[in-house]
Amino acid sequence: MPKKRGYHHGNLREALIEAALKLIEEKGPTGFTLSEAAKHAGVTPAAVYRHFEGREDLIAAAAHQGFGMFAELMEYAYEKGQPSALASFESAGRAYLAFARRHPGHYIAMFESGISINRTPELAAVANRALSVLERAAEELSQHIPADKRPPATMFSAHIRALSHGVVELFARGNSGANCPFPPEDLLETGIGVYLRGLGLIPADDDS
Amino acid sequence: MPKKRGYHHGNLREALIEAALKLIEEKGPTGFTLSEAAKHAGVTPAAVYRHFEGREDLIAAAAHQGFGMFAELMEYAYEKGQPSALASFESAGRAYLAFARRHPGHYIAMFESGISINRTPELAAVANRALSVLERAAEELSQHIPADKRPPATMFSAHIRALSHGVVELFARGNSGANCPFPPEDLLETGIGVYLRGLGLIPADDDS
DNA sequence: TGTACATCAGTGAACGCGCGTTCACTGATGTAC
DNA sequence: TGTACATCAGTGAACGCGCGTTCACTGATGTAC
Repeated sequence: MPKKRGYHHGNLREALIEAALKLIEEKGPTGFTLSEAAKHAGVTPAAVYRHFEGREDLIAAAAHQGFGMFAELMEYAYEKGQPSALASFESAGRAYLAFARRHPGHYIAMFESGISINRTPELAAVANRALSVLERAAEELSQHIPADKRPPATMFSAHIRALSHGVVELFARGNSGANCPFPPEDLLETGIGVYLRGLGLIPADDDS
Repeated sequence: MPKKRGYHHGNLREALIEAALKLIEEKGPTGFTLSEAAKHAGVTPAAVYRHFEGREDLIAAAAHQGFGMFAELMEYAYEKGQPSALASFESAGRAYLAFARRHPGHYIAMFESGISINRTPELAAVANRALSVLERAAEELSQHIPADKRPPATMFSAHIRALSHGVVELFARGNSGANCPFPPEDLLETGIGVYLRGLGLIPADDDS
């Protein structure tokens, strides 16, 4: 508790974001309502308007926070892999899924809530910061591919993003039923592995 | 017009599904309401209950129809590629994206509306029929991989599904902003290409 | 061909509900003297 | 240390709205004779 609580909540803004995340996580972006978030924070719906412009603004704030965390996680993962371009890239890919798994509410707010990434310049900036890590790693990695058969770095960063997102949506959520017998982490790991082998960045007989 | 229209609509069930699809396509699964769908079909909300149990049932019907079409498309694509396992597989992958692009309402109802694939046995059956095409193609294709380094067919069918779904969600929708400079078709095509190369199913210097 | 009747797809009024948002207000907090 | 006062985070009542769903009904359709 950073501040005391009483008639004045003390930390309502954070509490509301937390409540929103919990609701989103439990019931999907559809299940989230301003009123219910207020109730979870122990506060009248009207109080929300002291801190946010409205319902959408609250979701955007959650997404903003999520992108911030995401960016840091990605950057950390990238650094951890350095100076090896390959290790950085793989590490970033793994971090993507790890984030989605650890912070499903944030992930949904960021990518499935319907709010635009370009809603505000600040949101766009932090989102870009997060996604550009993967781009940078791809860029670096693509230096190791012979120039004549090298695909644009944006393209294969896009491939990895798509694969990661697809794994998250289809296999890392409970709703799908027992659709797939593999843990999503393995699925992504092997998928990226095959992909990098296809680019000639991993020797074909390397088993790791 | 298969039947006449008047006091009795004649084809309300279909009209409601169509209205639902249009609304879903335009405003996302959240934006869809039973009442609005009824209005689009030129009918009182109460009339919906002659044909569906309720809101969810209507969405499920749309998804059901979608899976039927999807299954046929996938099967057709598969056949078209035969007897080459590789051609069948690639064709099915392409069909996946083509379906999502051509029938966004159906796609959303099927994969993003929150209704469970196991809602009814019939829905599960048709969904399974659609998805098993890719599985079968993967199975067949995996015969061409040396047994000792062959990944389970379910796994690489899952990879392709994830990649396809990710491309659809991230890059084949308007909402993302100008996030990616490549047409989604190219993105998926090249992605699958690299992946298959990684499996050793396409020679490394094949440019196609 | 015409009449009587069963069927059933649609109406329209009504319901209770929770939503997002507004407003004048109140009472806790922090500061100046 | 104590009092007066400005600030402002929260209240709670109210609003209009569209929602999903129900119900008794009505009127078009198709069939039997």
